[in-house]
This record gives sequence, structure tokens and C-alpha cells, in this order.
Amino acid sequence: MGISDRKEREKQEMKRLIIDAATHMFLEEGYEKTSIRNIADKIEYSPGTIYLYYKDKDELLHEVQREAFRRLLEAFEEKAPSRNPWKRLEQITQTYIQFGHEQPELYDLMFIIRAPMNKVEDQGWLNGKGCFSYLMDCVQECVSKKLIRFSDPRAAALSVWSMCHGFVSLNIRCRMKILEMDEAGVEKLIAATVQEYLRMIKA
Amino acid sequence: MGISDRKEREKQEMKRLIIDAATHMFLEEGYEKTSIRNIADKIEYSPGTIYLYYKDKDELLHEVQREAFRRLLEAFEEKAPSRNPWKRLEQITQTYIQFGHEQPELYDLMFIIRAPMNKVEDQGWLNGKGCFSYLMDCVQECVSKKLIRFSDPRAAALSVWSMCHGFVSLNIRCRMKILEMDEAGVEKLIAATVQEYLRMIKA
DNA sequence: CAAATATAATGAACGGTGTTCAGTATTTCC
DNA sequence: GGAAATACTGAACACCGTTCATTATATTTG
Repeated sequence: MGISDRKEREKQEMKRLIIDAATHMFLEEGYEKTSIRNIADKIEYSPGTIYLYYKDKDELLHEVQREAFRRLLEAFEEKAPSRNPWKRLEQITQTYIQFGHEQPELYDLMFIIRAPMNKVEDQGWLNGKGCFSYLMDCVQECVSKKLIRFSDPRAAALSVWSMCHGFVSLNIRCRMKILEMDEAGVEKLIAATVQEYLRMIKA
Repeated sequence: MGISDRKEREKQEMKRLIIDAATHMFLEEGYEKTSIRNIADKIEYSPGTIYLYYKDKDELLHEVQREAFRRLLEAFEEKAPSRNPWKRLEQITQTYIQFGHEQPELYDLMFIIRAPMNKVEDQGWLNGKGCFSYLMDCVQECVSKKLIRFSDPRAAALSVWSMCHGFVSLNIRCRMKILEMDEAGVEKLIAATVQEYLRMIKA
């Protein structure tokens, strides 16, 4: 049936229209400050219409999260391609921190926002798992080749992730103002400190 | 003038009444979920009254932050008293992480929440600086006595803080569900990984 | 083709939010 | 006791996410 095919296609196009607007506005203004009404205005539909395509605002969030994690994974694949696992680990940390600083609102909704994380199995976090696996595989290889002072790869991955997330999240939530340095200085210090960290965990 | 003294005293008592209720409810339900109307209900005043004592909800937040940082500092002084700077560093990290896990809503409003951090100079963050100084002094001493593999104490403090904050914030925002471990297992892993981290930065 | 049905979109309404302010009640002062 | 100052109220404003009866459009049927 051609009609139901077209209907399905139109439905998908509508979902795209909504999610593209949402992504754009989340990136621009952040998740909290973006209202369903604003999104509806932007795409020139009534607020109620959005609920015909997405259950609630959380579902929009999950969809955007899914794409954001895909973007991060792509960034890893592009900017952390080294075959040398130690080199790759350096590239991963750098890429992660750069990603966070360049797209703070996106980083926010991926890693900081209070969100129903019920469905880790869910699609929304499948890409998230992909990102974590990229790191996990890397440190796994580092452990195997004794390039890193860890024996448990899970602990190693957690350590690297927490360190990087610590830097990024403290910085984008302005807690590093406590250091009383200018923005550029802080980012330099972060870059230097992550290098220092890597030096210390290097076997 | 006795009357204006009493007036001033009553004003302070009213501020205390409000801030105590606010603190209690922020701790219980979190900052976002606590409304001015809820607080007003609790203390049996009208919503408008709260605005006679505090400019806006942010000012309540800052006040609660101030007390929260005092609490954290007290926790440091109580649970991280060792004269040995390395030992003290271990105690500080442990205390910090325990604080975050035991009072996630308080931790949230101190370190995670989007909040106007305009006034780092302000009272709200003076206690925050006290907390950071407690760590800073400690690592400073570690650097002096060559107990730590850092030369720049600021980088050392930032590293330790970011690592601990990374653990706590990823955990209380449920991002560690990606590890597919139970809650207790995660906390064990965190404790082990922070130990591992300390072992690696130890000179 | 027209009528009946199914689908899609609307926008008012509900209960919530932070915040303001004209009006009222209370207290202090003369 | 009456005037002035202070304290408090609660309705109102402009938002929010979400629901749903109603309306408009598109498809299917006779």
C-alpha cells in the first residue's frame, strides 16, 4: 500500500522536523530553558502536535542524547584513530575534553542533566555504551600490553572517564572560578593536568 | 533602642526559619523540586513573605550553599585531621566522596547545579574556598615534602578534586549504570579506583 | 462524486512554577 | 487614640509540561 508508506514516511519526516528543532534549541539554550511551546513555535505547529510524535519531553531528550553519543563516538573515530593504544588513549581524553568544552549544552544533557536513566538497555544509551566501549577497549589493550599502571581495565576506564568528566563538568558549571583564573588559563591548566595524569598512569 | 534590636532579631529569626525549611526541603527533594510555595506552606506563611527576606530563589540557594560548604569543611576537619599530609590527602578524598554519596542533593546544589556563580567573592563561596584551601594546603605540603608526583600544587589539587568530583557526580547522576553493576558494587569500585589513583600519584 | 470514516492538528484548560504588588492587618510612635 | 510605619497577604502575571474535546483534513467506502 503506497499511501501507508507515504504516511509512515511523513511521520518520520515530522519526527525529524521536531527532533532537529529540539536539538538545535537544546544546543543553543540548553534543555531546561527550551520549552515544548518554543519548539512548537519554531516548527510552526501547536504544542499539542509534538505529543502526537513524542510521548513527553524526556523522550525528546533521549532521542537527542542518542544522536549526541553518536556524534561523540564519531569524534573518537575521527580524532582518536591511532593503532597505538597509549597514543589512542591520549587522543581519546583530548577529544572528550574538547567535545565537552565546544558543546557544553550537549555535554550537559549527555552527562550532567538529571534524566531518567531507567533504560540503559534502551537505544538512547546504546550509543553511550559505544563511547564507553571505545575507551574500554583502548585501556583493555593498554593493560594487555602493560602500557598502563592498572591491572583492572574497568577501574582504568572508570578512572580516565571520571577524571575527564570531572574537569569538564566542574568547568562548564563554573566551579573552577574558585581558581580565580581567566577562562583560557583554566583550559590550559586542565590540558596540562590531564597530561600530567596520563604521565602518572603510564607504566 | 530596644525595639529596633528586637526587630532585627525577629528578622534574623525569620530568615533562619525560612532557610532551615529550605535546607531541609532541598536536602529531601532537591533544589528544583522544592518550590517557594512549598517552603511557604511548610513555615505557614504566604509565598510573598519569603521575598521580604530573600531576593529570589537563587539567594536561598546561595545561603544553603554557604552552610553546605561549612558542613563539608567541618567534615574535613573532623575526618581528615592527620598531621601527615599524605595520610590527610587520603582522608580528604574519602571524606569528600562519602559526603557526596551520603548527601547527594546537597552535593548537587554545591557542585552540579546550574547556578549564578557570579559572586565567587561572595559569602556563598567563601566557605567553598575554605574547602578548596583545605585540599590545596594539603597537596602544597605534599609537594614540599615530595610525597606526591606533582610539582605544581594547583595542578595537583585540581587533579584530585576533578577525580573525586567525577566519581561522585557520574554516580549520583546515574551515568555509572553503563557499568551494569549494582549500587554497592559501584561504590566499592569507586573506592578501589580512588585508592589506585592515589597510589599512582604517590611519589 | 458524495458521504462516512479515519487521521491529524489545534488550542483551551489543568495544575504547577518564580515573582510582583496593591491592598490589608498589625505594630510603633507621637 | 490617631497617624505613620512596618509586616504580611494572596491575587495576578507570564511562564512551564501535559491532556483532550473539538475541528480540520485526508482517505475509504457506497
